[in-house]
Amino acid sequence: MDSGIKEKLDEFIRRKGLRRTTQRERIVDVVFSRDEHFTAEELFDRVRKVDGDTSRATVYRTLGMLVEADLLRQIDLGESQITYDPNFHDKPSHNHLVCIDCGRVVEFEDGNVDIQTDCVTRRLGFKTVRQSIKVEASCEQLRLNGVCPNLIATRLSGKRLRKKR
Amino acid sequence: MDSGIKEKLDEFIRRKGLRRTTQRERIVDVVFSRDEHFTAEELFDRVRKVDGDTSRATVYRTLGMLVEADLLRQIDLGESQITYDPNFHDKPSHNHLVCIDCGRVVEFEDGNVDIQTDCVTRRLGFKTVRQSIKVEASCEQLRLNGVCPNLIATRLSGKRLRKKR
DNA sequence: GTTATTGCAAATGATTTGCACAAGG
DNA sequence: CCTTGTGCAAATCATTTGCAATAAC
Repeated sequence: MDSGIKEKLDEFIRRKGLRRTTQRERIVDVVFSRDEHFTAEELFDRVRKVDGDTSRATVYRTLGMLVEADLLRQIDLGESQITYDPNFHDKPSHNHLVCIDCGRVVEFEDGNVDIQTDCVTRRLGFKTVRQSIKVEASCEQLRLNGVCPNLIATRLSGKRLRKKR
Repeated sequence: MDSGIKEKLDEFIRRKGLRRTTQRERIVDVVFSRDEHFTAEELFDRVRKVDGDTSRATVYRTLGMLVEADLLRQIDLGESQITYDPNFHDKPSHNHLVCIDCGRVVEFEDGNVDIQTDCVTRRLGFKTVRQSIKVEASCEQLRLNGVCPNLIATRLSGKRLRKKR
């Protein structure tokens, strides 16, 4: 885990007068032990493997805390459960491409997209605070060769797959 | 209501072997009588004003049908209820800006943004099927003059406001 | 010692579903 | 008629909450 995360969290906890508990430490460790997206229930399962006692409620509450601290972001993948993305601390302005063939989620960063949307925003009289782009796309290799290579995807960070809403 | 909508719906109903019912007609009329975003429950209320009998279940089921027919799109405004946008038939590739000061939703279309994200998508080996951009932004007029003018917003189409998730 | 935090179970709230009856084609 | 659609109420499912017990600081 990036040490900057622990620092940012400690500062948040101090500033808000919160407490460092073993449950929170454990949940935070699990959350940032991988760069994959996850749902609350998936996280609960992972946490339970480390420690059989932590409750579902505490997992949900800790997720809320991490979102408030801006260490975790909720993203919309069109599913009924909320998806959490732990990679915004490392890549503060990345976006998501969802492959409609295999469901894979690819993260991408692009300064030009950022600039272009910011221009539109300014023209409308606003100041960008945050943006999220979801691109739903089909795999060209699959269409041409009948095989979904996942070549690019494995080189990049996002790699989730789940049922649609 | 744009007559193209009725046509597209009729063709969908024919193709799928569905039936034209009075409830569906009524719901569709209400859905496309305005260009505002809405939730299932809001639609249910509006439909009930026209006709006291139509059930909540039928409203939900008809919404599903309209989404499948691509006459209506679900959009993510970060709320617990699904928001529906009836304007994609007229503006097939528009996006949304949410004012964090007043919650107003402004729709915008921008060819350059579309081109730029499509470039990124191609570079990753995919073919864009659909994209959705949500820009959360603050009102500059409010910051500078202490007044949120809503000047631009009223000239444009999106105009919703609701509690956050 | 205070006050925040936890676990449990119950509550919530949006959406979906099973089923018997109604109504399109 | 035959099958799809409807209304109702119950079911589902993710998430939130009240509360008594527990643990930080």
